Amino acid sequence: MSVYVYNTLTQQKELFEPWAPPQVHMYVCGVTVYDHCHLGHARAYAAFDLVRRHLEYRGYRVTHVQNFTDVDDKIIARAQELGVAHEELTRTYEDAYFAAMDALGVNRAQDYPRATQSMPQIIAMIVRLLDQGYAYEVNGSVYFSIAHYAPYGQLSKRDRKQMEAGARVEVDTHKKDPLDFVLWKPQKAGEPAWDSPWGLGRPGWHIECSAMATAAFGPRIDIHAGGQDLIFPHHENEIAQSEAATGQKPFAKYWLHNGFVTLDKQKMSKSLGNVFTLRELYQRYDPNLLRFFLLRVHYRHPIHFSTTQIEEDAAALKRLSQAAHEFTQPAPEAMHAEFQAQFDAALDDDFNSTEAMAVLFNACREVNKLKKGGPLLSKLAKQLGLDLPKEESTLDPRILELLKQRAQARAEKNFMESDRLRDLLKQRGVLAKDTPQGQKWERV
RNA sequence: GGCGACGUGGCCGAGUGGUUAGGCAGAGGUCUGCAAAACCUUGUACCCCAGUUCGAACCUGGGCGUCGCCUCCA
Repeated sequence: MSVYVYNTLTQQKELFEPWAPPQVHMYVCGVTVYDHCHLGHARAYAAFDLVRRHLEYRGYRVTHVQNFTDVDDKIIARAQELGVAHEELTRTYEDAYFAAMDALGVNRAQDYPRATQSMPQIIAMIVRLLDQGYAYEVNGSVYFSIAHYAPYGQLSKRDRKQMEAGARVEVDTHKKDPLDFVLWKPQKAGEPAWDSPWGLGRPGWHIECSAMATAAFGPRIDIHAGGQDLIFPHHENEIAQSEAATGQKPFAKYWLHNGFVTLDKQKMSKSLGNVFTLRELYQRYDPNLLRFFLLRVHYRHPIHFSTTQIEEDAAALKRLSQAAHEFTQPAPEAMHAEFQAQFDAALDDDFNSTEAMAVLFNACREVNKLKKGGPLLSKLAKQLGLDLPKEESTLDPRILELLKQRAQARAEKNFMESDRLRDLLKQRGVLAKDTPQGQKWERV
């Protein structure tokens, strides 16, 4: 009944105990809206969608807030390149984000704060950091001084000295320490800018999440989530800023990080150029199938993209769907309870969707044996946010006529004719199957 | 170099100190006019070397290999 979550901060699974149950405050780092989402984004948001679904299933009231980073170097560069206003560019990709994630079955967050709409909170936090001596200003830039924040490195388990030893040459000579990071950047010609006590400029990347998360939830949140690539420096910096500014810790009680999608063993990322956008993938694969593909692997482990794997998954998903719709009577109560309990236990254990799917397939075998229990399969799948789609009953009337003729031929034991019709149907994408319950069909 | 993750049967992929993961593919069988689907049976897996242990693929140490972060990145 208790949920255990792996916490990056402590590097172990912990009993999940939010600050004020049943309320759960969950902040998920969102996308920078300058391009279409790819499979890696889908992985992250499908994973944390499952986290949220399961916590809600367990009776928690989850408030999910997820930001859009809508001002940064890439956005500005892209907008200039395309000759459009940055607001127009970000709006386009926000819409694209929602379209892609809605299709994947990712539930929408309660709120999507944007950096450009959070300037007062961002500036207020920077002012606080300056007042308290955690930050310093140089020529319109404000930097966070990690020398003043002792626990720096707690999340990523980095030692400051080693980082400094390995640090690359810093071009920014205004910094007192190469590891200091920028809170506020002065405007360069042609860039969007906001007024601040340090002149026109815009916020650094890390500060926006700290400001928006604390604006939404106060100084201490329950869950903070994002990709493993955000552990350092982004989340490390968020912790430093937030705890320094609010004086309260921990900023987040549980830090959750998803693993990457890889392609040919390499991380799928824009900078490597080896990404598949969801837009492309949806033309070839049902988003529901892609969700299945993504949840097949535990969220913290890497998932290797391959089309052959997705096609194998399609076969597996079809098997579940067929059983779910073939045997519409409910499962015996004891069986239902048994599988449900195993399924829930799998998800309680750090959202182990892989294990949960194993339970689902075991249940499927039982359903096929007993010839009842289809609703159980649909119910468990739904808990993962998956549909077990039924073949559409809308068939071309001419195809229906052929099926009818074939059934007739079989009844008359005219097998030459029935086989001919089966071939004909196959050419038209319909597989005729003879079962003890009569002729059935499916699309191929 | 620092930190982190991983190395499981043909492929993918969970997990556990001694008992079946699961999926896909394969083989045999039941059913069927033949197929298909489904079901049953089947594979005796855990990178290498030491150590702890009555017992290790699972714990410890070492090695080899792969990947990620250390710069923007889900």
